Amino acid sequence: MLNKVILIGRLTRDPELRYTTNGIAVAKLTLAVDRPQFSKDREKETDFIDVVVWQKLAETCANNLGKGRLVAVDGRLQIRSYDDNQGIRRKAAEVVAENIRFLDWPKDRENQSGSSLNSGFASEISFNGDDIPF
Amino acid sequence: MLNKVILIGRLTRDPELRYTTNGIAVAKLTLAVDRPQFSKDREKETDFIDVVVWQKLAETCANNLGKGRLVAVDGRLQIRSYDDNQGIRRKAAEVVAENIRFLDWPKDRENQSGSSLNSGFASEISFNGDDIPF
Amino acid sequence: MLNKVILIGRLTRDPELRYTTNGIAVAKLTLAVDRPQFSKDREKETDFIDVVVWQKLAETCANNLGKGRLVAVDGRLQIRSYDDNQGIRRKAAEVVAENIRFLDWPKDRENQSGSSLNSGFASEISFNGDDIPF
Amino acid sequence: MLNKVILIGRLTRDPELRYTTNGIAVAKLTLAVDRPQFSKDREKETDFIDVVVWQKLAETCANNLGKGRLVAVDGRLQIRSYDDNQGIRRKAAEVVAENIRFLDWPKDRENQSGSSLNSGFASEISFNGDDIPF
DNA sequence: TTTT
DNA sequence: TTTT
Repeated sequence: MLNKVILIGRLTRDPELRYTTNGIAVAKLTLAVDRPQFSKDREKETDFIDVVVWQKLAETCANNLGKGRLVAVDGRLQIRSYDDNQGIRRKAAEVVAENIRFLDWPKDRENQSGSSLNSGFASEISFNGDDIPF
Repeated sequence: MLNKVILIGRLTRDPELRYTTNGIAVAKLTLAVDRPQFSKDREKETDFIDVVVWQKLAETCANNLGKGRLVAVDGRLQIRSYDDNQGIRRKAAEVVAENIRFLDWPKDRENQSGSSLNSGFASEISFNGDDIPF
Repeated sequence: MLNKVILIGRLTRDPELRYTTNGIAVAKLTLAVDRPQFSKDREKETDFIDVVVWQKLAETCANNLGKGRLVAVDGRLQIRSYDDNQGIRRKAAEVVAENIRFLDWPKDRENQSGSSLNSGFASEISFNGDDIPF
Repeated sequence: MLNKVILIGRLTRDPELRYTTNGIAVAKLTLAVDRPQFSKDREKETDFIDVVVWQKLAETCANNLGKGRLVAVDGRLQIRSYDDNQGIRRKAAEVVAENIRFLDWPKDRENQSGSSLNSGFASEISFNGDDIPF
């Protein structure tokens, strides 16, 4: 009825882009999201969260993101059941992204100039091609 | 770094309450969360999402919730890896609840009186025993 | 860059439906959202939050919601500056709704039958007329 | 009953730190949050959102944040009514922060070394001093 | 100005 | 399997 997920984390690897048989782009990301650390002597814990991105946003991610990049994802949590290649029933949890924001900038670009960093920082990408006047 | 989940759905079964060896209460719920249905002829799809609740909130859920009840959960998405009893490596996804709100009221109570329904509706339960003045 | 608001509360009055000069429907709601009460002897505090709804969702709200109804709103926080009719500069904060879910059912319908309550409860309304296959 | 706000934006000025008569620290920030831009020829729109931070988190913000810094805020939307110094009744909307995450790092530190940037990036600050084992 |  |  309501299912909202908002994450900030870093990609553990480059996005993996594929196309469905209908030609729809779909990308898979994995985000490393550190848990809040309540005491410094406890070891750091991290959730590795799979994210699925569709259509134009998938291609934008594949073209612009890479391992280590910091992003904000907003989407919904989806639970799928499937049989793996050994016939074992498994459940997969993934966040279906509606929007992704880029929160840092790749290292080599950063070195080019200060101003490009500012202009591109935290750029906005919308999943819906809405054209709504507000 | 940021990990927020907000769900509204119905319990698929009564909460399951246990205690850790340290005596900490922990309850497990499963929520049925219907996906938005974009066309009426497509069949309804539902995500069944595991929710973990700790401490006093776990006991309040066990004492007050049952199968079919509508709740709002806010928490964070946690991914655990473990080996099942056949030694197969599995990943479990669960939402660790920080707050749970009760959005309806059990059937038998509903029949008792209108006022009891009103007073209990959408009651608020806080995980943190904060005492902060704002 | 990211601006998400999720509210559950009750309408303080019937929705107010208007149309822009371009014929676009826009409805205004006010939600009473009780703050968590950390001690019972402190008096209850409530935020009265203005919500703006556009297009088809506006009309659905106007046709189906009324004073006292419990809803979940997800949207974004918008701050507008304007001069009131005495020329005093004011700031208005309102949540622009992207989705609204109905969490209870009007009193008179509730009395009609138990099953209609169940089928209609927590119904889903989507702002975007997306037709996306996942 | 539920009131969640999540924002990513930049400080429009340095945090303003004060203390209540009881000695409780409170900081005020204003965040510039750009709205999604659906077409490039439409001019950029920005919401300027007031954020209130309490206690230890207020002091950490005052000590570590400044104008232009990028942060993620999670909290709740609070509406206050008050009379201004000319006796005009006004409403103030502000987000009461529960957590703030720093998503970039001040310019001068950035120039010092690459590693200091990495270690401090997207650091985590928790409002609640919880010590909960999960 | 306010809901339950 | 993992990011900084």
